[in-house]
Amino acid sequence: MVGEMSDSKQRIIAVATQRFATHGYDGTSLQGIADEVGMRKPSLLYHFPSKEALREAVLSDLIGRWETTLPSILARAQTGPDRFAFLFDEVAQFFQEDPARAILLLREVVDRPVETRARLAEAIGPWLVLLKGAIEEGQASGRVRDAVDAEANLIQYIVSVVGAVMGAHLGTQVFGGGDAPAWILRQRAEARRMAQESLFKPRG
Amino acid sequence: MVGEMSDSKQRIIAVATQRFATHGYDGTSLQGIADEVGMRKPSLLYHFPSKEALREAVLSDLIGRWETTLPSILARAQTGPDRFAFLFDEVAQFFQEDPARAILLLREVVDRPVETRARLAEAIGPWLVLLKGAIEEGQASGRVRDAVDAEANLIQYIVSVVGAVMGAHLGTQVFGGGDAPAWILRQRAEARRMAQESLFKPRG
DNA sequence: ACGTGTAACTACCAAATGGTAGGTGTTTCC
DNA sequence: GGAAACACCTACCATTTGGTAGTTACACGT
Repeated sequence: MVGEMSDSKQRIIAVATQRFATHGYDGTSLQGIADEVGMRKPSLLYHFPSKEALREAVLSDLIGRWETTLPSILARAQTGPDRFAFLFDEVAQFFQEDPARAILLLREVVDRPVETRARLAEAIGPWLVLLKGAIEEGQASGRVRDAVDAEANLIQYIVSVVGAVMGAHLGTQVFGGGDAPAWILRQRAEARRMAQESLFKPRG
Repeated sequence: MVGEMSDSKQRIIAVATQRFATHGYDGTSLQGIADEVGMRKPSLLYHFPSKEALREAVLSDLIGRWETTLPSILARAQTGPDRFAFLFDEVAQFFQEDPARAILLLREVVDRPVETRARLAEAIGPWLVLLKGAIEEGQASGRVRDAVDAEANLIQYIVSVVGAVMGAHLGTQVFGGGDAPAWILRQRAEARRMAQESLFKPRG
C-alpha cells in the first residue's frame, strides 16, 4: 500500500485524498485533480484506469497508513503508566496530523456504508476485539465500571476521535475563543477525560 | 419553514432530504428527485429556481423542525428528576426518528463548513450558551466536576448524538449481534452513560 | 365569457464529466 | 541499434447535468 509506487501515482493519491476529503467523491472531477497534479486527464487515467479505481487506491492508502501506524502504537502502549491516555492520544494524533483522514473516512462511511464498513471492520476489527478483551478483563478485576457496554463504548471512542475534528470547527463558530487547531486540542482533551472518567471506577 | 407550503413543494423537499442524505448534494440529480416525486425536471425547477435553492430549502426545513422541537424539549426539561438524561434522550430522539437528519447535517458541515457553521451557530448557539450556564452553575454548586470543560463538553455531546447513527452501522459490522436500529439504542445508552458519569461528581 | 395565475408539460441547450483511441518522446534492456 | 515498456500527450466521444423557452390545462374571480 505505502510501498513501491511511482512518484506520479503517489502525487495523484495525495491530491485526490485532499480533494475527496474537502469536496467529496462526486464533487471532485478528474480534471481538477489532473490540473493540480500538473498533467492531463488521460495521463491520470493511465495510472488509474477509472475514477472508481482511484477512490479504491486512496482508501487503500489511508487504511495502509493506519495499519502500519497501529502496531507501533499498540506496542508502545503495552507498558508504562497511563496506558489508556496514551492509546487515546496516539490514535487521535493519527487523525489530527492530517484532518483529511478523518473527513475522508467519515465520507466513505456515509457515501458507501455497506462496502466501507466491511473494509473498516477488517482494518480495525481485530484491534477492537483486543480492546474489548482488555475492558472485560478490567471489569473482572474491578478497575472498570460494570455498567460499561464494552462494544458500544469502543465505537463511541472512534466517533469521538473522528468527530473531534468536526466538533472543533463547530466550537470556533459557536463559542469563539481560539482557532480550529486549538479547539481540536480542547475537544480531544475533553473527549479523553470523558472516556477515562466514564470507564474506570473512582479510585477509593 | 414548516408553515404554508404547497403539497408538491413539501414532497419535493421530503424526497430531496432523503436523497441528499444518502447520496450527497453532488451525488443527487434533479432528474432523480423529479422521477421519484413523479414529475418532470422543469416542473421541479418551477418550484425551486435552482438546485442550490432546493438545498437551501431542505436545510431550512431541517433547521425549522429543530427550532420547533427544541423549545418543547427545553420546557419539559425544566422540571422533574433526571433532567440530564431526559434532555439527552430527547435530542437523540430527534435524530433517531429520522436518521437522514443526522447524516444530512453531517454532510452539510463537511461539504460547506463555513456557511453551514454560521447557520448552525445561529440555530443551536443560544441553546448551547444556556446549557453552558447550567454546567457552570453545577460546578459552582459542587454537583459537577471541576475538570469539565463546559464548552468542549457540549460540543462533544452533539458529536456523540449525531455520530451514534454512524457508529451503530459500524457496530453491526465489527461485532455483529443485532441490527442497526438496535445498535443505535445501545450507542445512545452508552453515550448517555459516558456523558453522565463524566459530568457529575460521584454521589457520596 | 374572459383574462389571470398556477402548475404542469415538451423540446432544447451549453457545459462538464468519465472515458477511449491513438500518437509521441524517452528510457531501458538485449 | 532496435524494440519494448513507460509516461505522457492531443483529439474526440457519449452521456448526464443544471437550466431555459415556450406551450398547454385548469381553476377562479370579475
